[in-house]
Amino acid sequence: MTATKGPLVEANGHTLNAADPSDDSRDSVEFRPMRADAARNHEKILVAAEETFALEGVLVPIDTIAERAGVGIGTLYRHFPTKEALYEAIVTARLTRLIDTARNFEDDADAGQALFAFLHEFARQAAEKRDLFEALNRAGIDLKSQFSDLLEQLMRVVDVLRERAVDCGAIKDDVSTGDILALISGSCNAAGHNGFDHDGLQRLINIVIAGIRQPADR
Amino acid sequence: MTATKGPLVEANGHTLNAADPSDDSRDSVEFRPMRADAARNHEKILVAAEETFALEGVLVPIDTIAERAGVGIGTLYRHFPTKEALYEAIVTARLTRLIDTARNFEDDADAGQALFAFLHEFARQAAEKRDLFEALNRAGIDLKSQFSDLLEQLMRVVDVLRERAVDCGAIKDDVSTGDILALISGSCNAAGHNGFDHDGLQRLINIVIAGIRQPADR
DNA sequence: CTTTAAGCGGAACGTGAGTTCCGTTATTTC
DNA sequence: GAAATAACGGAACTCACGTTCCGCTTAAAG
Repeated sequence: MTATKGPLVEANGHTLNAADPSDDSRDSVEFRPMRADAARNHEKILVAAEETFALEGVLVPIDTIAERAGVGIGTLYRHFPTKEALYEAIVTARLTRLIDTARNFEDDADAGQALFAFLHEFARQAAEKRDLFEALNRAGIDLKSQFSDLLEQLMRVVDVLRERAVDCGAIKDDVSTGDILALISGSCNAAGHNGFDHDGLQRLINIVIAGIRQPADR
Repeated sequence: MTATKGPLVEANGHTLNAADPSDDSRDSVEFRPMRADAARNHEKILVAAEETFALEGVLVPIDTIAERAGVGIGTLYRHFPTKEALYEAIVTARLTRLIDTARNFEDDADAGQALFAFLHEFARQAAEKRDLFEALNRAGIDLKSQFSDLLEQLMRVVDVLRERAVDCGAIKDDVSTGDILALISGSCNAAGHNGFDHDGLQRLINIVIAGIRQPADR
């Protein structure tokens, strides 16, 4: 469930192999299967990082993750060259999942309900992995550049949901996708830092939805 | 305008004076007027901290503030024993101002408009001092304990605005003050980190307001 | 079983930020 | 003006965290 990456990992993930540049005419790059313990550790690190980042946020010391994974710091760095690389792996998986979620709503008959259901699901995912999405909006690392591709994809697919909802008269036409995403992620963050439980967050989302809804009559 | 604290500051702000405990029968504590240069520097530090925190956020190195104030680090620490103390001084002033703002809306004839106007003003103040209010919701220092008094005051006065708005039928009765504050501060944060300008933020606030409004007919 | 090297662990290093210390400077007092 | 001392400035210390290095361990190949 939590394994977002395939369980089988190839070697040379990032290791600067001391391959001499003379005989590289073989077949571009040569892949050797990872050693058993290495593959095991790779997975343990990913799992630990996912849990730890979700619970503690980006600011958590890397040692905490290594400890949780039951490996040494050196081992962690053998698998991920920097803390940021590990963080990126986790957040990329999360963003990808979120985008997939949005795509699954694209074909719903009721475009309004599709958008609203997605927003609730967005909040649910963000609340679960709270500190990661909290980090997604701010904190230290500049996400704009690091995840620009995925964020753009997210924007685009949510924009589809929004447009369809506008077309069927479910929501106002003067609300941008950026507005919606800002409000939802802002709600998640605020909820996370103010001790809101799951129901509390969904209540905030409902208020936002009420705010973008097309008034009944008109 | 930016001087929130009074310009005249007494000595012994925090300095651990080596007063012998034998002759303290005088008049509790003795205050000596601050030396002229000290008072000047105290003010310069406050001004610099206010500007720097507003612009860069809590995470800014303390040296930056000292530099901006044109004083040495040692001088800064003579006036404020820790970075947190300085930060607290600034945020306390900001929170106090915000609470005052809310109080000024308590007697408005139109309770609905009073609440909405306050929310816009809240957002305006938060956006101006962006990183401080961003910090107010998260980041490092635990505000819950540090500013619990002021936050409680804020809650209470906003709750008055809310109740009055409910009573006059302007907003729904199932929205809590915590919900409202979470949504507004969440919007400010999201706006701050997504390049929203002033109008963009006020647009978000309007969506939130629409979300808590009592539907027209009903 | 032996050999080989991939992989492991964690001590040690580098950096950046908060804080302290103390010799120097400037204000106040007499 | 000189003495006394409050205040200044910034070098240096501390501590936390990311990262590197290297001797040891262990999986894999023959």
